[in-house]
Amino acid sequence: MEDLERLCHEILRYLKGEQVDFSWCPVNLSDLSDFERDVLEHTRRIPYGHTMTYGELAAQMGRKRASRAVGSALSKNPYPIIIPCHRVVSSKGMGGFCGSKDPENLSLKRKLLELEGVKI
DNA sequence: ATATTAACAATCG
DNA sequence: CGATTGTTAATAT
Repeated sequence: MEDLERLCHEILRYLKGEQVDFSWCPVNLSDLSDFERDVLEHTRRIPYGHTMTYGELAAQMGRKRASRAVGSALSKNPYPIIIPCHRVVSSKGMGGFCGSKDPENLSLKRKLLELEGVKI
């Protein structure tokens, strides 16, 4: 419960454009499959302001061709922003965010990346 | 309980 | 564009 307060303040700092790191934040990934957990673990390690491709992340996990599976795993991310799934993009375009590639979600993803100073 | 299929936030040629 | 990929959830056997 102490963590929750800290988290709220960190989110505000993040929204102000400060370079915040959320890796300290405890999460519960027990509902997910092993693969999905693995994907999210790797996603957590992507540093602020950096970006990675679905394929690159797959490769980094030793599953070179599982880019698509990485996408579906990310779509189940229970902690958007805390686990920075917005830093994983498509090799061509934008990919998706928060479970879909709905334009609303994509524009939010774009805003977050822009916040972090990523060139689009 | 296992086998098959469809659906995906993708990628490559 | 089409073929193909890994994983999961739904459906069928």
